[in-house]
Amino acid sequence: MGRAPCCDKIGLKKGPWTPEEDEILVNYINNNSGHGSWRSLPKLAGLLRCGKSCRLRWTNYLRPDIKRGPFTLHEEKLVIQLHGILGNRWAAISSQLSGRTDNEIKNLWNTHLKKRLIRMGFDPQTHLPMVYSCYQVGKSHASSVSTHHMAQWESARLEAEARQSKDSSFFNNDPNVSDYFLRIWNSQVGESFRCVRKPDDITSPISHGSSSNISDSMSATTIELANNVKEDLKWSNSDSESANDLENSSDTALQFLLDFPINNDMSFLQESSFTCPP
DNA sequence: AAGGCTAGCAACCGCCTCGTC
DNA sequence: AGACGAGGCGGTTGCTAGCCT
Repeated sequence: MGRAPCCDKIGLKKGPWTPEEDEILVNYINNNSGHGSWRSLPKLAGLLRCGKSCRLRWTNYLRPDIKRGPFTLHEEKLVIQLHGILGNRWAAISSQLSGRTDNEIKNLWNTHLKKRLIRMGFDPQTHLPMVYSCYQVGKSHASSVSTHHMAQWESARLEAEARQSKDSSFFNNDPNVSDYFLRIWNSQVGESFRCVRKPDDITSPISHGSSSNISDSMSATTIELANNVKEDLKWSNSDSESANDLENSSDTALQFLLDFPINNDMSFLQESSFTCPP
């Protein structure tokens, strides 16, 4: 038994939207102070489209607050940094780039940024040098990609907390807070991670048992993993014949992931300056 | 000029989560 | 508690424009 279709597809139009269809959709939403139920919208608006298609067209193209045009260097940098923390969670990433849709960012990543990282010798999933990334697969306690991102996220948070504690401004919501990471942590992106922790127990290990994919991917050792990412790297590098080189490149990757507010130099991502590691 | 190839992007598909009953 | 529907999300597909031979 197959899954029931989201809508009756008989007689519905597919493919690119025409300007007339766009106009009908925009007018309907404007005249009704919102889209209401997406499922019933096509019939009410007089469109031969399914509700999903209407929603997608609106959110990805017709919404008035959408920013068109090429991505700026700053936006590309932000996408890479956030991807390093969040992985392929495009919606969460797009929430940090005003006017950019998840679809747009996903396309940017798949067509540009992923290839650049690969050419630079970085694994686009883990953001670590390819050599280290391959090594991780073979390790007995190798974590899943999502767990790895969680570990990086947690590690970055802990480091940010440490930085903030020096200024005695722990976890404040001041928009002028100096630490860039904590601003993200206090934003919608951080919210998706905080939700898997007990809200009244900031310092406790990450809670278990939630039904979400995120929490499913988090083993009991996740927090330890997060606290020991650097030590883990050094441990793995100690087995390598080119330990020094590997350690340096791994530290560079970590620096890129964890200290991105400090190092604003994106020149290494420019097409002309690629140098693949041997 | 024409055909093939590739990159970029819009749109679709199916799964997942959440809210409601 | 579980079934169901709606919306959201990420992966994938397919069309098109531009480039190359």
